[in-house]
Amino acid sequence: MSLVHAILGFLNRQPLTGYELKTQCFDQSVSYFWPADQAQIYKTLEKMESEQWVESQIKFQNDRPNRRLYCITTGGQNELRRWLETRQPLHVQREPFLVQLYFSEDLKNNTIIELLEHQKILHGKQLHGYESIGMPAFNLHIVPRDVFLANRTLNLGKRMEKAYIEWIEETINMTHQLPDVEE
Amino acid sequence: MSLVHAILGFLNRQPLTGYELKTQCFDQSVSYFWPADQAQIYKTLEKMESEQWVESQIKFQNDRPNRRLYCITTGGQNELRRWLETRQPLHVQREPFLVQLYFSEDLKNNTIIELLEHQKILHGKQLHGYESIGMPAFNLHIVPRDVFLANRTLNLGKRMEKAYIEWIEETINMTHQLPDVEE
DNA sequence: GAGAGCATGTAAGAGGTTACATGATTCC
DNA sequence: GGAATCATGTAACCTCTTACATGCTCTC
Repeated sequence: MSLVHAILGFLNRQPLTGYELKTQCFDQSVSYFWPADQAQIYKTLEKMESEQWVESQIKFQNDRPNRRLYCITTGGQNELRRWLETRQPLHVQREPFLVQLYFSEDLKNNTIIELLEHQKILHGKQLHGYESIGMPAFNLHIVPRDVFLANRTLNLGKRMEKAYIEWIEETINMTHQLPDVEE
Repeated sequence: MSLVHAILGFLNRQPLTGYELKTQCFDQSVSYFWPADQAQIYKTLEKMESEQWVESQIKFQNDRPNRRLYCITTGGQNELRRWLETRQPLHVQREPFLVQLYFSEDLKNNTIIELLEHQKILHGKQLHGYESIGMPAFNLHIVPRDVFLANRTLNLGKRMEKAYIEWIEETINMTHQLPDVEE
């Protein structure tokens, strides 16, 4: 399960609380290929502690709620390493918009085009979001490994969005040429 | 929920049993953007019947198990139409391989490359599977709408796989040039 | 005074996966 | 004799989402 291993990956860099994992780790970096819900992070941390991959201690605070700080254990590091070296099978992807399009034969061309235009806007926003993440150009021979890898994951996100948008545009053009349904 | 609407889409063309939906509809056409599990199809059909979107009757057979044939109702047709005309939000996509890559900074270059090569094989097979689905060239002005739409969904699948594979190749090349971790 | 930030947690439910059970027939 | 096909269904389980609850502090 990737959530477990993403958490292990973050905790392998430094001890963190559930709150920090949510707001500073997941939401800021991996959310576009592995979004994580707050409730699930807390639940998963509990499960991971029972498996002894992490340990937690409470940091008391007077003016704010106490924090429960999680550290990775050696067991957790071994598990992370094992998983990182394991070949991943293809992940099942689902795309509701394609379900919609596939069954849209009775919709009018303009309705189909309007739905395609809407998807184009959404994917455009997504792409724009990726492009606004400042990733400076780097020299391959001196770039830190983690920066390189973060850059590569973001690059895939951008490519997929661009390919999707191109496909939408092509599909819109083709739909314009399609004989319409009768009223 | 797209499974419900995919089933409505199929039943809108003709009455079908759960078994036929699984083996002749989902597995043969939409599985690459909406795979459906047998157990879930049966569960969902039950739920859809309680919502009165479909009706079922049992067809008795002597030599084989009886069949429960489902028909779409007018309520089901209205729901399908409503959904088909509704703008879909972006669907959350998760990609375990990117989680893996993102945290692979301590792996040796060769290990990372080996994992990338494996993904390339998997995506190559996927692409090959799409390409082996015979979709003849068609004339936009006379093509049946359902054929056009099926063709377009498949086209997106191919594009995404091609873009993914290109990204893998580029990433492999770059990783070759990356200074390695120390042993 | 309202709302945002800090921080953890619970509860309920939706959706999907895996595995198993039945039992006749057909094919190798 | 063993496996595949036909056909439906149940049960347990996993993952993820949504909504809610607490209560203090700081800022506008």
